[in-house]
Amino acid sequence: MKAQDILARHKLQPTAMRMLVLSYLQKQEKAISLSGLYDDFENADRTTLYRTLKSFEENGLVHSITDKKGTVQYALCHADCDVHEHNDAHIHFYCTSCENTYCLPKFNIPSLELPKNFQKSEVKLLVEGVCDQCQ
Amino acid sequence: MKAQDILARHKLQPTAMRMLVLSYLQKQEKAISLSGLYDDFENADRTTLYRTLKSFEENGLVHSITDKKGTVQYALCHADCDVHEHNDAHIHFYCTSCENTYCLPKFNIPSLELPKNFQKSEVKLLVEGVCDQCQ
DNA sequence: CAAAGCCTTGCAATGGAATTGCATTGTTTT
DNA sequence: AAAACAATGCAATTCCATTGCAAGGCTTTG
Repeated sequence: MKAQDILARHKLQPTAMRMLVLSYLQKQEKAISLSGLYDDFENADRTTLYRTLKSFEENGLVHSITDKKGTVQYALCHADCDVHEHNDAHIHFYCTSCENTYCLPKFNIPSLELPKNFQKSEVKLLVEGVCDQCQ
Repeated sequence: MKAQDILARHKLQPTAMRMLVLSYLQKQEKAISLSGLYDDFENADRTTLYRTLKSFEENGLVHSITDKKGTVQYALCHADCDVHEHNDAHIHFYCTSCENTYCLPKFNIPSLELPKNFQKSEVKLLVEGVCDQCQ
């Protein structure tokens, strides 16, 4: 599917910036921080990138996870997420060696039991360790 | 067990500050941020509190989890954690209503499957939603 | 007991990232 | 074409984490 259609589906105007960021994200194997994105988009304004990611997240195009260092990492959603709910409850892996954060979309978070009267809306799971490349 | 003994067991000198912070943490039902701790210890220096929490964490006395807002929240470990490993892999719950972070020590994280050659050292799981009090 | 050394504390300063305000530009609606 | 709305760019701010360094305390050792 084309970037333009994806944006439309998520109710986002297909601006040049968004198209660029989206196709950039599609190429990524790992999650990326705002700063990382900024480094790769030298001509772009940091705030614009910030808001681009935020709007993507709000509209269910990307999800975020905070890595061990406290930096927010963004990645495209794999499942069909939308404005109202993120459905891609998969494991994230932070490698303490290369310091990258990976989505593991094929490894879903098992269903969780919660105490009575606790209502879950989202689950974020980060495994820390060493990735296959760094073994 | 007395604060002094707990500190000793974790190879931390039983200073006045540490005793105070430890007994404070023992009274908490929810996890607390550095700023929250600072608010409740008006006479204490922020850096000292920061380093107190850090040393507690390094020595396995407390663990931390980053909440939805990106603030690090600390709580006493329930299991026997030590310098080398945190063993209290339980669920944490962030209530989007009261904005508190709760440890759910009785709700363990299920065992996770990982891709081949990924080595896990720690797991942090944060469930977002609404807690029982806020329903 | 005294001297040396290490750990802890307090204060000041820095660093880094997230966030906001506002003016400008671009796009959509009427 | 005008009005309304959304996105962008720049500047500034805020918030939190982190570090450097000097001073104070405790521990160790002669």
